[in-house]
Amino acid sequence: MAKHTAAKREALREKLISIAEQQIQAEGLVALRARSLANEAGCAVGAIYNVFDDLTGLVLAVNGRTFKRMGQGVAKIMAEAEESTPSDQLILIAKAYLRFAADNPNLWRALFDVEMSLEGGAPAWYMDELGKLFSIIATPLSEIYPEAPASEIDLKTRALFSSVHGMVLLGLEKRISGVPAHQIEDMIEYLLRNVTRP
Amino acid sequence: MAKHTAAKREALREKLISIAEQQIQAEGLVALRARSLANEAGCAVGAIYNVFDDLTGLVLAVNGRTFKRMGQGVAKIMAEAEESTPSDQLILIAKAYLRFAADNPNLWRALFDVEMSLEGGAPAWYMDELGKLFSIIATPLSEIYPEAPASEIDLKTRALFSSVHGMVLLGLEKRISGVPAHQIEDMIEYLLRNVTRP
DNA sequence: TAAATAATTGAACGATGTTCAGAGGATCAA
DNA sequence: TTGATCCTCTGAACATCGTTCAATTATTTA
Repeated sequence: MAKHTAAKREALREKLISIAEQQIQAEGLVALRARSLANEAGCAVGAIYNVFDDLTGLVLAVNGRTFKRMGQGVAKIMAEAEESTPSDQLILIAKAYLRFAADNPNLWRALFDVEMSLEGGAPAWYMDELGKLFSIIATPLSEIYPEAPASEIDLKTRALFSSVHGMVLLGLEKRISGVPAHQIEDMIEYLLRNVTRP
Repeated sequence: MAKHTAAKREALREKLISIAEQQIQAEGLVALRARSLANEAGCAVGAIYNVFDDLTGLVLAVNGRTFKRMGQGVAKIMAEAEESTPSDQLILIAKAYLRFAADNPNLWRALFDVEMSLEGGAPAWYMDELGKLFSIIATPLSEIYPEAPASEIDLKTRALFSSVHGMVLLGLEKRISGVPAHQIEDMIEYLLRNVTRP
């Protein structure tokens, strides 16, 4: 059994990710504490740093799971909406994004709130996941603008994603301009319906 | 001179706000430190808490200045654009918002990043300033939709503001999907031109 | 089994925001 | 002016934070 340590290492890693995930979901990213993590995981604080570079690394691992779940949710919606018009598809994607954010507010916020101050910027798989999301949006957009070059589709994709993100972000933000979820849906519907209108 | 202490108090208050403003502008909200603040202001750390409840209170004061400057910038643009079409007005407002955010990235981010965890939510003047911004947007929107009830104008206003905010936010975010400023302008133009098209 | 390698521990370190008893200055009635 | 009263200022102290690291314990390898 030459892999005992590696297996234990992986087990601790997964355990820490799950605990951190629960904690972020329940109390938000700012409530994540190294000591309470170690406590719940049944290890010493130092053990965390044998598995992750720092707490940011742990949060990034949690975000990886979150991204995956979100991608699945959006992809599922798209699979069900193959027959819809491109415009309706865009609206369904956006509403799926809203639903995920509304159902997992703290985990969703952690996707964007994590400190990635290191010179490298976001890790590669971060950009990959974002790229997947973008390409899901780009597909119906290409149908709406069949003659547009790729660069233009890319610009419109970014515009629409960022817009929906903004509506979800501020719409869910209770302290600033929070509104009921159905109103956010109406806002999404209004915006996308009119932008993509022929 | 019965007002000596009150004047000194006010002077320290303004001094701290200015230093904090510089610090946030230069290094970002996260770089704000009580001890370095006291050092630069020539007072003890404790003196800060005689003038502000906590550092969040100080940041809110800085944000007050930022909000005012931003409002002036947007209002000025609107004054120059009285003859433009409502659609052009909306685009000009959005571009003014983008310009301010691009010129003052750290101060602009502080408007939204400040922790307002207290039960009360955002202070009243916060909502007031946001309301002013909203009403500037609502004016051309009411021209575009002359028959729409106020509630619908309000919803569209929120939708457009949030959308532009999202494009500016993610567009300026170097680490995630940062793009050149002129591309953000193109995104704004695309979105608003098409949404408001008759 | 012995040596080498790796993981685990938890006290210690250097920051952080915030507090508070004591010191000092301002204010005002007498 | 003087004394009493208030308020402010000071900076060491406190609680907490993420992170480190020498020492200990466990595992792997020869």
